[in-house]
Amino acid sequence: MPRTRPGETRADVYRFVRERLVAGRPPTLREIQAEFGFRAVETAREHLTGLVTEGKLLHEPGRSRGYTLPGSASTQAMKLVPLLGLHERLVPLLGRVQAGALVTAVEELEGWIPVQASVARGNSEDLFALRVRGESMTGAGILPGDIVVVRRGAAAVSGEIVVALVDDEATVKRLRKGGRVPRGSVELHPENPAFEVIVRPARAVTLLGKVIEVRRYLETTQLIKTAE
Amino acid sequence: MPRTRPGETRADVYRFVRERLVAGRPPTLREIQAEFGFRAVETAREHLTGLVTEGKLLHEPGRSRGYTLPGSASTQAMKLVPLLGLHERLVPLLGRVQAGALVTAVEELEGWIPVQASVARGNSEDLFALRVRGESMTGAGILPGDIVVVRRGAAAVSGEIVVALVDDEATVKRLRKGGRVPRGSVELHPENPAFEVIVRPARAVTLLGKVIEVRRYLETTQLIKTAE
DNA sequence: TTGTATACCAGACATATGTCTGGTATGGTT
DNA sequence: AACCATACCAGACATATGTCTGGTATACAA
Repeated sequence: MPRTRPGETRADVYRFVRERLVAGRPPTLREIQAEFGFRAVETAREHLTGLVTEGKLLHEPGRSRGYTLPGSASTQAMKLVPLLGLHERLVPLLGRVQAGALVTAVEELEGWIPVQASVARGNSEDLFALRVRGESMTGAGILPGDIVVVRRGAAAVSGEIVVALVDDEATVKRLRKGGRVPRGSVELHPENPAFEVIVRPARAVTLLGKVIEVRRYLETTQLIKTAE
Repeated sequence: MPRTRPGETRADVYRFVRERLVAGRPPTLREIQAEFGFRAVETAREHLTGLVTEGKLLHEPGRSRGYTLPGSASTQAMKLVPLLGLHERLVPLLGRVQAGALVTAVEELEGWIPVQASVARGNSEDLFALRVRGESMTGAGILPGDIVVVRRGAAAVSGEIVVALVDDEATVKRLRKGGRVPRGSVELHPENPAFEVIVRPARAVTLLGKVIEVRRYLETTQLIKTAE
């Protein structure tokens, strides 16, 4: 009978396998065997099948390293939203936003910013980040160098802070429309008396999205470079 | 010669492999072959070896699914905190900071904030987050409701923004010491003309740490409750 | 005591998977 | 034209890896 108590080793095996899976390197049966000093591969396999019946793992028979975490991206061939943490999504930090072709501007990728998953709810492909230039929004606590996370194409309400494309240039401003603003035009208000309100016909302004998060790093940090 | 241009297919292969690796499910050569419709396994392998020589992938010869991303956790048997992503650490958001006993104040836990791992370099246990109250730092772009991430006990240099304990109350201010400031005392400067500079003997002020990140959520977000 | 489920062991086996040898076709360069 | 590097193809091969059969020992329950 068991040299160890029922379930004891199993829990350790589970921890080990999960750790490896999260780290992106699924273990083989023989790796598990070696890790725990089993003299037989079968022991490792029995633990895994046990974990499968407990619902803690999924199994794709016959495939190498075929045990995965249920519900994780590895289960399905989910193309998007690769398994990062449970709590994070990466959104691209775009260095420069060009006229119209925001999609193609991805080539100007500076890096990736981790955003809380609950913030990125829904389609995280609709998010991107921008580094703020200029001091036009200091009154709203948005300083040069800050990073704003933007939900693309979000229906912006008057009074919200948006990223807008005006004269082929992306700018962060507070949107005003409707109300006192003449029909058919929009106003983009800076939060700094040294700057002037931009008034344009609505169709001369492309709203790229609205700012949902502002972030500032006071120490130099390393950008995340890879992680499509 | 190539049916496609040099490097074209290769870039796609790289994207695919990286996607799979990040998703925690390393592909086999034959899976890559199938994905791209290669008639020969060798084609897939050549692309991968090419990517290895380009430094974009690492390879462990002989092992199944033995291609990994350089520098990622999967390379080493890094003991990552399970269920966290490669890029994030969770730091506690403390609701209230009490005199002296910051450690015990963890009971006042509001939730957890994901912080970029490179920011939390070193011991991430030295980090905590606070929600800012009051408008004393609006000039530095820190508004009420903002969340500041603090490195505890960090040696703060004059001019940096710190969290200090004064009269049993935690406050966020810009630190001034040395220079014109009399020896043995420190000044805590607000960044708002409506507030006054706090001047105290150095030993009446406990520096809890320095602010390394400022964050603001413009939409309501759900706090992370458990940090597993 | 008897039985049963669990943990472990030993070895064989089939298939999944990486690796090798050798060859063809085409864009670009000299 | 001759040459070269790249992309691709075909098939064989060796190893890595999951699976199966059969067996032993111990805790726990009936």
